[in-house]
Amino acid sequence: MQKKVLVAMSGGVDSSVAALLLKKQGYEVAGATFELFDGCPENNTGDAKRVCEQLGIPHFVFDYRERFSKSVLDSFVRGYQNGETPNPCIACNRAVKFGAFLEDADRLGFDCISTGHYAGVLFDRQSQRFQLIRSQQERKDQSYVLYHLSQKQLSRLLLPIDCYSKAEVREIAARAGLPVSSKSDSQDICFVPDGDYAGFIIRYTGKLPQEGDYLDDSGAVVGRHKGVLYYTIGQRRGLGIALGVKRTVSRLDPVSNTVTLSDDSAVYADRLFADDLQMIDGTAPKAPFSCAAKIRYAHKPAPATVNPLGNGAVQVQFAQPQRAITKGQAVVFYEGDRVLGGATIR
RNA sequence: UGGGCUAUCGUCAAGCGGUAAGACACAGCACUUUGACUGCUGCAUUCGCUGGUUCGAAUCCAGCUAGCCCAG
Repeated sequence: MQKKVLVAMSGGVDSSVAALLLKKQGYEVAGATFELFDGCPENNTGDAKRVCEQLGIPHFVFDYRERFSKSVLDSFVRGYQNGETPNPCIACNRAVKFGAFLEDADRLGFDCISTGHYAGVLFDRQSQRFQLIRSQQERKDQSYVLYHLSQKQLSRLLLPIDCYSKAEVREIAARAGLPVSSKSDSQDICFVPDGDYAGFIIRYTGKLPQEGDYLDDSGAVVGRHKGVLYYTIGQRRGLGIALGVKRTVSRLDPVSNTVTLSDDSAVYADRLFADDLQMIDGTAPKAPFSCAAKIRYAHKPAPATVNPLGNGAVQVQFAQPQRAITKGQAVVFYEGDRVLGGATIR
């Protein structure tokens, strides 16, 4: 009997090709597109629908607005207001793609789900565990945003595009005549298509940001900032202040409503604390372990030791100082090409 | 009100008679399934104003205007 797969289709090239490949591989495939927020770009749903028509597979639209709002938008906004820099894509993956969507796929009788992520899933016979593997396409690797996947989720997940490069994926789409083959793959936060996330937060909360003081290392006031939510640790551009030398945001304090500007060297640290630890193999580590840790999406994993502190908290000690460790971002642990797990930086 | 000093891009700032450095800020693009980082490009036909000297002035001279300092 054919396995039934429901593909999360954003209307982009990657997920479209995922559906195409699975169909070629003999699965019984259907596509699903999510409605995540009001004013969702209609053309994405339309594109996904057209691709499904062309592939001759059913297409569903799921309304996840409430879930998205509660689990992604709220925490995104709250994070920024607290001087943190959340990663909404990870929150969305956890709550929507591998949460609500997987449940709905279950309910509809699908055996598996699939997405257009560049990463790999393997089953290791020896440990009887599923493994999450870094993409073979190093430049496109998205395993970072999947570190939270559980054994159960991995057991149901198919990631068919990982053996192809982006160029090959586009070529496959073009050869199949998919209408999305040349769609741009650069995206900002999906719910902030113009990139103005601060403007989004203002609209969402209905509150204007509070201007405040820029401080130097000694705590002296050197200027005015537009509001803490406009800044993130390590930021150098867009500060709107001319001090004669380039300055870097080194501290955000939402309580005193101050932003501290320092020399770039001040923003390097060799240690971080994180919580909400998620391990791919599903077991909580009891002893410290070595790994390569990645502190943001585009960070090169750096050698580190992870010390479990209990209750899902960890301390990560790097061999070398890392630039701009930022609260709200995820730290993800790798051993070679394998993702061990990750946590949220505090 | 006398005396002195200073006026060059949004900010700081080179320039000292030969046809406007640089830094910071800013903008655009690239990169990117988060924010950042990073890279590239752009950014004073004009030097407070008005005249004068000169082949030629931001650079010299005069007047005016503004700011600062000292004296009162």
